Amino acid sequence: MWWHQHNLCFRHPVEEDYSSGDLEKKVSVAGSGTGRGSPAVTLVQLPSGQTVHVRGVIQTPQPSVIQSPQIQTVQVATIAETDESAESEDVIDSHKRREILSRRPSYRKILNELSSDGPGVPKIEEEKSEEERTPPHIATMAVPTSIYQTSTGQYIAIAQGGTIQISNPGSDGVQGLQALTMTNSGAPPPGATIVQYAAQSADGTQQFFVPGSQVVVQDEETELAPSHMAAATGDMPTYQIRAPTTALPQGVVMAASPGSLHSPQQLAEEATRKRELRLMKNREAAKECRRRKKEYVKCLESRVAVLEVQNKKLIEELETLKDICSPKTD
DNA sequence: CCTAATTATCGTCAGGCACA
DNA sequence: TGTGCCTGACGATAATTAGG
Repeated sequence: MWWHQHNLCFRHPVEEDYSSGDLEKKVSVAGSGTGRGSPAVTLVQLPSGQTVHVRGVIQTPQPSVIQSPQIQTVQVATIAETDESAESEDVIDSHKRREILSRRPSYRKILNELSSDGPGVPKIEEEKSEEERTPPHIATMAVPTSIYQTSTGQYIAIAQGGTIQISNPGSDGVQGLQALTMTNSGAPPPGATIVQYAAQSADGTQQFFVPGSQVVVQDEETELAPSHMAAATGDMPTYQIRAPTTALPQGVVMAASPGSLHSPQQLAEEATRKRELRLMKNREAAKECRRRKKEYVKCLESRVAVLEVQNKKLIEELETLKDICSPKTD
């Protein structure tokens, strides 16, 4: 349940975590007991039977998810529009819309700004969440030193001794495990296990990098197998361990240096490689962006749910004050 | 059960923005 | 100014849902 992860997206009197979907429609205030003078803790009963502790009702203005005045107002309006005003989208010129939307700050920026308001607001980190990093079925593997996930969803575990295990997420547990041993890996220096992965490229190969600046290339077309190839054969995909001339940074493709390119064909190949690299990076960026957007929207939804609770309490308190200030006289 | 409609997900492109 | 990153938009495809 995402509530478990995102209930602290903003600073708010709600201090108990709750796990219920569609809260904005289901939250109700079942308890009362608003205290005057001291911030009393009020129990808010959720339809699921869970309770939420709301401390006080009248408080200092809450730091809103919508912070900087204009830009983010547009943002919420955009989100709210998506369901109900599809017609208006047809009316709006796409270029104008693009201009408006392009001025929106990034989700990470918005949430990180929020995080500066209080310690309860988590920042959106670059790294993946815990559950993404450690898939359940990997736990059955033989104590790997490092586990990585490729952009295609495969899990790669570098075990002690240089054994690389590859797990397909679609398969059950060890069934999807593929193991290969680096013949020339040697013992990596402690703490230096770095794997860089790459998406499947257009030529059907999948690459990732292992310690020692070596490159493991998955080849689905069973292309040439060098002498240092260390992969399995048969139905399983083959892997090659190649030694690039230089330690590549985040670059993925072992491209020849521009100076060594001569023929137009080589230039075209280089351009193709660059394009593939760019597409791969953008693919990953888009995934990450969508993940952040989901997180951001969930924070907004939880904000709505909490504000609804707060609004109900304020209405209740207003009614109470009305009764006190204007008692009925018979 | 089948089919159409709706929703979700993904890859790609384009444009803005920050930074060296 | 070039480069890389971020993100909205768009189209394609898969998955899910509703209706007959």
